[in-house]
Amino acid sequence: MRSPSGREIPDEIDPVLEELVRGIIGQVADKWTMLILEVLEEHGTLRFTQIGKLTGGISQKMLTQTLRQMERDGFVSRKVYPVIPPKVEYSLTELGRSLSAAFCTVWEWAAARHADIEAARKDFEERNGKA
Amino acid sequence: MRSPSGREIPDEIDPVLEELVRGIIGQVADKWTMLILEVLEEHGTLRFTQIGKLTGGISQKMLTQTLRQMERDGFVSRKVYPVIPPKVEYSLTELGRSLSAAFCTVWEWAAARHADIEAARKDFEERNGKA
DNA sequence: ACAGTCACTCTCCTTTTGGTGCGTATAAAT
DNA sequence: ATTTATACGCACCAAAAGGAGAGTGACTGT
Repeated sequence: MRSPSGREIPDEIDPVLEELVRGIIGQVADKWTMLILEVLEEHGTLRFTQIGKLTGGISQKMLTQTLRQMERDGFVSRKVYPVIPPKVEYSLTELGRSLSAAFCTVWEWAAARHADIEAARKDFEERNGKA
Repeated sequence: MRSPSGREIPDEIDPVLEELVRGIIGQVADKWTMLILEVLEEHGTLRFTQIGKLTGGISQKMLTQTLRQMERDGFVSRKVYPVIPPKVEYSLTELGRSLSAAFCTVWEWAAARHADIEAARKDFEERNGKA
């Protein structure tokens, strides 16, 4: 992922790592994962239904699924209180917070360049939508 | 996307931009988009079938679709030579290259932290796979 | 005359994704 | 006694994603 000449980088990028990275990026890019990451960053510790409300429009199924995945990868920690009715608290781990920070770059890039993208889209539409 | 207290950020993150960013991240995170981005970064200008070979395992349908999308957003430029058999060259635009650069942060993060993630997964498996 | 090349497009078909709604346990509140 | 609240799990179903493979158009080399 460097220059067009492709000489200075060994090019042997360990396929296992590559696979993992792709998986992680794909997962984070997921609509719900990213939203939950944001919500937890902003609010700190939250319970299941609170996250659901704050992300807005997520089904319980997806909420459970996404949180489980994030827990599995060590991005969130899950604390269960043995009370009734059940109480479960979720919060970001240090790893989760660092992940969120890493993606800030992308957000910044997008904020800086979104005008260019929109312009490109209009352009494309004009050249291909009508011709 | 900052601190848990959520006070220092206006929190009014323009939903339109948010939507766009999500779309872009989602798209880039896409398996094929990311691969093609890498391939074009490494090799510079390439033709359709060359990209197909270098990405490995992509169907023509997906290749066309992904390239079109990237062209639409202004990440790649498409140059058609009116010859027969057809010849089409693809290369990254400046916007495309900057996008790739923005994602480098994420790659670096993943490279630095993937051990933690794998450890977390093993942990999770042990605690939940058997219990 | 005929096969080969290239950059596609189009039509199926299978797999994956994700939403809806229902069920559950149990204590506290009415 | 019945309702309410919470954090799920499960089964079912519709929609979307994506792969396989055939078709196309026009020239070039044999």
